[in-house]
Amino acid sequence: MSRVSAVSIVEAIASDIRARVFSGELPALHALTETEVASSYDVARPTAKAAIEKLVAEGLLVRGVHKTARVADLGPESVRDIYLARAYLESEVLRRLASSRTVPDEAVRANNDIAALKTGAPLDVVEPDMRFHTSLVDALGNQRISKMYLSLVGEVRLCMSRVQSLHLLDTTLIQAEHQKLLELIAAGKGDAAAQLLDEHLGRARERLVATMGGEAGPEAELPSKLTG
Amino acid sequence: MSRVSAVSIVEAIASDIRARVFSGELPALHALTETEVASSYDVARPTAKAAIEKLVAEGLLVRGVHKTARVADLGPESVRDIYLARAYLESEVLRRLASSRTVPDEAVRANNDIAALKTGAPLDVVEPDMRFHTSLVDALGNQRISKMYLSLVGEVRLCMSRVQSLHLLDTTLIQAEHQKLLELIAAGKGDAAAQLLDEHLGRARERLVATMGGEAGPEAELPSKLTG
DNA sequence: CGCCCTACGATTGTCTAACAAGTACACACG
DNA sequence: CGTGTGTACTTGTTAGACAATCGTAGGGCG
Repeated sequence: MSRVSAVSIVEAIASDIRARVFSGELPALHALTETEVASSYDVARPTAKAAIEKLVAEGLLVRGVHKTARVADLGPESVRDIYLARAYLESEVLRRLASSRTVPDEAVRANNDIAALKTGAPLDVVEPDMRFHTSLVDALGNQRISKMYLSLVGEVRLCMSRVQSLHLLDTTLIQAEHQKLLELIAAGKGDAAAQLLDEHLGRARERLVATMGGEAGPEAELPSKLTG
Repeated sequence: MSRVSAVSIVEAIASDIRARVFSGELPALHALTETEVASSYDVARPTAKAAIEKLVAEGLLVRGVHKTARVADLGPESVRDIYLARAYLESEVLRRLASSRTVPDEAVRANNDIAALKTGAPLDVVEPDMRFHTSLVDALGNQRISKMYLSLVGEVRLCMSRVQSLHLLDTTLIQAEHQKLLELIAAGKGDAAAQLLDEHLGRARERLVATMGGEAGPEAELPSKLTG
């Protein structure tokens, strides 16, 4: 029994479950019974039901009619869908930022944080990496686009929680490509930035797919040239 | 008392309310009390509550804690946010379609339906217009992008329900621009298509803003040249 | 011995009833 | 006239209950 209470009991429970899913405590396909959730948080069943339905709406949990809610199991095809959606959104974001030569401070800061990482823990790069990409999207100043991207980020984090030993890409490479992206934006080269982003996300996508048991596409390979 | 029952009572009620909002039967800021909804559909209050919360999650209704849910009131700034979001999404969609020279059949059909419209009712153009744009997005084959665009379409329809006498743009102009967009896609000219779309949506956006009492931006003006 | 059908347990969908808590508005008081 | 209080309305949450449905295990039949 965990006593939580912030603004709304439902919201608090949903938050807690969300955190437990992201941390990997609740693995994919783990069943979440309404009664079970209700008793573990010491609330009534309708309250637990509301929290579960909120998470289902977010896409973190899945459930059919009359069936127990389960932690979403994102297969390789979902990973591709998510990363392609990211690419679609961010490509256009980069073009717009480039046309106004807007380089968000927060993005620079996030990438510096990646550069400062010397720890071997590969999981530590996820947070500043997400912050880098999110800050670019947020720089557009469009509420709805930011919200959409946020939901994608949630699903990406869900994917990440599945692959524990992710040593997919070298931190140095990530940081270098981010840097290059910012330079292209500053130079007003939107097309080039969009293309580099496609490679950047495509590589991460196919490597992630490969570690999840899917078949990696050709984008998984490192680029032959990486002119900084 | 309206008896409805399809797959789920909650879903059925939510659908009905959604339709009533879109039709304009429920105007902006109209209050929807849980008890009121419950009695009018002859269901229990928790059921009505669930339906209302579903619509709140969709953005059709808004409500604060302990306050009655109301039909969302989209002001000029929201309209700009929505239409800019559309432009961000669709610009990139056009580029991708152009790079593979993919012209969706459904888009062609939808635009033909617009051309066939000779009725004076300006509201009839909304449905095929939405279908045109939606079919372009769906042609990408990305579940998440399609879902995001769907929620934007819902908000656009909500805006439309507010302006009854919308005679914002000439049907012929809309149809001609759509035609030009398809031609640019077929020619692989993604940049040009994206730019034309920006003008197309920008004009609709600022005219809509103007009719809602906001101050129209310069995009409201007709283009000086429209080479078909 | 294997397959299909049935029956049971578990779980969700929905309802009734009720109390607590918060908001908003009106009225009275200073 | 401004402020404070109180009351009515609404929402948040709980409890218990029943029907509908799904999954599974077991028994009957070929």
